[in-house]
Amino acid sequence: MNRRVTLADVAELSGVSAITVSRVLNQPEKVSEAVKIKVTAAINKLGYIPNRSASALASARSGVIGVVIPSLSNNVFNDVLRGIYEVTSPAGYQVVLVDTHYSPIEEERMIRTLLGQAPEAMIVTGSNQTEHARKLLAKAQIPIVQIMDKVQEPIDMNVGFCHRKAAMEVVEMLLAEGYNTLGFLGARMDPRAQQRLKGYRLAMEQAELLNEDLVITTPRPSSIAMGCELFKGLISSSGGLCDAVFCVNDDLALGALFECQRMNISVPRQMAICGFNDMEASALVNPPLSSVRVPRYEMGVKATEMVLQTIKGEDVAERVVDCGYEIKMRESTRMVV
Amino acid sequence: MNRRVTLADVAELSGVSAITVSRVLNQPEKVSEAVKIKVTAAINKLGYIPNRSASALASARSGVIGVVIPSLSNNVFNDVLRGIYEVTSPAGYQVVLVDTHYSPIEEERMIRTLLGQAPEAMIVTGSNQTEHARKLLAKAQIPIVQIMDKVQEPIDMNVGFCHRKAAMEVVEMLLAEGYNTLGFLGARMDPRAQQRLKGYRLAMEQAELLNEDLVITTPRPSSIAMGCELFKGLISSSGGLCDAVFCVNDDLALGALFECQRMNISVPRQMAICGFNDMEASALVNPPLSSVRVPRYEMGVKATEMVLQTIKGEDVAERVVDCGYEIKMRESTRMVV
DNA sequence: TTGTAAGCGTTATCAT
DNA sequence: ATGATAACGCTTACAA
Repeated sequence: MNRRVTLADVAELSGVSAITVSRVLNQPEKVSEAVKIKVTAAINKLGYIPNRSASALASARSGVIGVVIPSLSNNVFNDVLRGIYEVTSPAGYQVVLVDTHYSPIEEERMIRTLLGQAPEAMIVTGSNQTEHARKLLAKAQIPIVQIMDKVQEPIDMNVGFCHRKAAMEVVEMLLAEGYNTLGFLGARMDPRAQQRLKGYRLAMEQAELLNEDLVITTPRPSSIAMGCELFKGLISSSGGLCDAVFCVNDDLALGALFECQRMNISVPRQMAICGFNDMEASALVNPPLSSVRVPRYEMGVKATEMVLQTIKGEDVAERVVDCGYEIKMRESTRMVV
Repeated sequence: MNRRVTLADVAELSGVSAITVSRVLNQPEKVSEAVKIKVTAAINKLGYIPNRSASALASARSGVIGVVIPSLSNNVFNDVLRGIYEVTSPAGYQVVLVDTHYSPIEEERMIRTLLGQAPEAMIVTGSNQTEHARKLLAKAQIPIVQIMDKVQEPIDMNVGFCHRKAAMEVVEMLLAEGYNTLGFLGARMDPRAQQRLKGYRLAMEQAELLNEDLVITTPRPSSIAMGCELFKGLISSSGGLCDAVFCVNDDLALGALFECQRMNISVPRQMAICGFNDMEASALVNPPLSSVRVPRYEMGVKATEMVLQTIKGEDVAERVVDCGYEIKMRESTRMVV
C-alpha cells in the first residue's frame, strides 16, 4: 500500500535525523546549507507533505483560525472573509469556517466543535452568543475578535461599528432632506438589523414622526424578492402615504426599487429609497441607491491582524476598534422640488 | 496555568481509563449505562473538548474536507459552499476552504497545504489544475470531486455541466428568436467563461453570423461595473448595430441592463440581454433578465454526498454526474414585433 | 550544527 | 464491558 510519506522517510533517505528535517522546514536558518540541499531533494523526491495534526499536537500550535459567521448566503460576509484570508493566507494559517444560520444555539455547538481544532484564535460575529458559548470562548485562552457590531462587553477584542447610530444618522439625514412619512423595511431581524431598527425608531421618535404602521419587518431571510414583498406591504399599510423608505439592507432596497419600477412609482420623486451596506449594485442601478458604506473587507483584515499580533505575543494597541461607516447619499433620496 | 482539559483528566475524575472515556464519546453503545453517566458528568464538569489533532493522528481520520474554490468574492461559490456545508455539518466534518484567486499556481500551493491537513476528501473547482497539482491529488488516495465543469478526464469524480453546450444552446435560442447581431461580453475569462465563449462562437459560426468585433472580453475581474464598461465598448465597437448581447454572467448582464437604462436603450426592443447563472436579481430587475439557471447548491450537496459515501466505503453509483442547467428565457430577450 | 529521548492527546490492538 | 500498551508523526528540551 501507498503508505503516507513521513518525516522519518525523508530523514532516512537524506541520511539525517528526523528533527533535522523538521528544522529544514521550520527553522532553516539553523541548518547548514549542505544538509538543507540534501533534505530538500529528499522531500521533493518523496513528495513529502508534513502532517499538520502531528505538528499541531507536538507543538501545541494548530495553525488554525476559527471563523464563525451567521450565514454563508449573505454576501456581506464574503467581503469580510476575503479580508480574513488576505491576512491568514500569507501567514500560513488555515481558516476553519462555520455557519450558524443566525442561531445562537447552533453557534454554541459550532464553537464547541471549532475549539476541538484547538484554533489559535477565533473571529466571531457579533455579541449574541449564549452565555455558555462566551464561557467556552473565554476559557479557550486564545485571542478572540468579535466583528461587525460594536460590542458592549467584548469577550476579548472587537472591530465593528454602531448599527444603531448609523441608522439613526441616516434617518436624520432623510428627515433633513424633507421626507416625513418614512417607512422601515426589515427582514431576518438579526441583532444588527434590530439595532438599525432601533436607530430608525429613535430618530423618528425624536422628530415626533414615529408611526409603527410604517415599520414592516419579518423574521424570514432577507432577499431582493423579500424587498419587493415588504414594500408592497408598506404601500398597503401606509395607504400609499409613504414618501420614503429606509431598508435594513441593500437587498431589500433593491427589491423596493424594482417594485417601484413595476408599480410606476417614480424614485425619488414619489418614493425615496435608502439601503444599508452599499453592495456593488446599489451605486449602479437607476436611480443610484443611497446606502451606508461599511468597511467589510477592512474589518476582516483588521480583526485578523489583531489576532495574529496577539498570537505573536505583540501588544495590540487598540483592542476595541470602531471602524465607522460612510453614508452615501445618492439620487434615490434626493428631494425633488 | 489553565492547562487544557484532556481525556486523562476526565478519566481520572470519573475513575475509569482513558480509552473508556474515548468510547463514551465515539462508540457509546460499547459502554455500560452506569459508566456512561459518570463519564458524561465528568466531561461536563470539566468542560472537556476532544482534541481533533490528537484524534486525527491516532485514528488517521482528520474529519476534514478540503474545498478549493477560485474566488471568495464570486457569489456563485456561496451557493455551492452552502450545499457543501449542508452535508458536512450534520456529518461532523469540518470544511477547510481555500481561495486560489483563479491561479493554477496558487491552487497548487494551496492544495499542498490543504493536503497537510490530511483531509479525508477534497472538492475542487474545475479541471485546470497544474500537472503537479493533479499528481498530488491523485497520490493522496482520497475521494476527490471536481465540480462546476464537466471534466474530460476526472481525477476521480465529477459533478458539473458543459458550459460550452449551455452557451451554445442559449445563443441558438436567441438566434431562433430573431436576433442576428448578437454580441458577447466576458470578464475574468476563467476556464468556464472560455467555454461559454467557445459555445457562443460555435453557434454564431454555424449561423454564419460570427463577427469578432462583437466579442468584448477582459481578463479583469467580473463585476456589474465591468458590465457597464464592456457594454459601452460593445456599443462603440459595433457602431450601435447590435440587437442583442450574451453576457458570460449575470453581473455583466446587470451592468449592461443598467447602462441601457442610462443610455435610453430600450430592453428588449432595441437591445436584448441574456446573462448566465441566474442569480437572484436577474429575475427581479425590469425587464427580467434571461439567464441560465445552474444548480449550484445542488452541486455542492451532490459532490459532498459522493465523497462522504466513498469515505464510508460505499459505492458511488454515478462517479460522473452531469447536473445540467436550465435556460430561463425572460422578457429581456423577447422579440418585440 | 546535529542528534537523542520524551511526550503531545488520542485511538487501535489485544487482553482480561 | 473495560483496560494496558503501543502507536500516530511531529516538536521540545536537552545533549553532544
